[in-house]
Amino acid sequence: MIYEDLKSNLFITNSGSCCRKGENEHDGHSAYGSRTVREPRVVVQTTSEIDILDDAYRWRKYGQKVVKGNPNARSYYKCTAPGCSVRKHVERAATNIKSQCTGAPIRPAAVNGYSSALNFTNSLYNPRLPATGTQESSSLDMLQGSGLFGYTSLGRSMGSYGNNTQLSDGVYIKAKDERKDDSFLESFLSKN
DNA sequence: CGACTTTGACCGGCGC
DNA sequence: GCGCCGGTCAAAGTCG
Repeated sequence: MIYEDLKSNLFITNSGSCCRKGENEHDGHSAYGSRTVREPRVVVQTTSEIDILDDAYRWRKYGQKVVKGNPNARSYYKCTAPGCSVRKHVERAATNIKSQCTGAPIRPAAVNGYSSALNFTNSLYNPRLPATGTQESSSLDMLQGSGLFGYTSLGRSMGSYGNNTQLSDGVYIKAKDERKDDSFLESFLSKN
């Protein structure tokens, strides 16, 4: 059961990762020399077997990298939905080498910019956007029904952001300790 | 043929 | 200044 796997093995990190300071690189598209982007983005760490679950968005893989501390490659995805510039990183938890793929349903609308991030708890699994075709949107219902992430408490959990705040059933919200994320998280907290 | 994945190269940031 | 590292680009390949 995929959903059981998710329930027990899924990690989500909300991270504005790396680099770019100041300039607003909307859509992250840029010429050489300014590739790194600092935007709120989703980082998913999981041990489950499916890399991209149905989240009603289409994700295009634009890179893969082996990072230190994790023998498993991290994959980089962009949302390909119209007007959606969200990116997410998906990595297998280092503790589960056997899984070839990882997965987590992330809703770009929920993280598409800081202001939108404030809606994180509300929109993360709510909207039924046009399905991505072959994938089964029913998974969303199941995830919602299972209360997988305990969204009502997500804001608080992120606000408290001890790294690896455990919500329930092995679900973690990790905040990468990056200085500028603090403001993000704090603003997140203050509005929740 | 369009959308997607793979993969090597490139870049900026950071620590030493 | 240099090297390492993470993140991204883009060409080539794959698939439906």
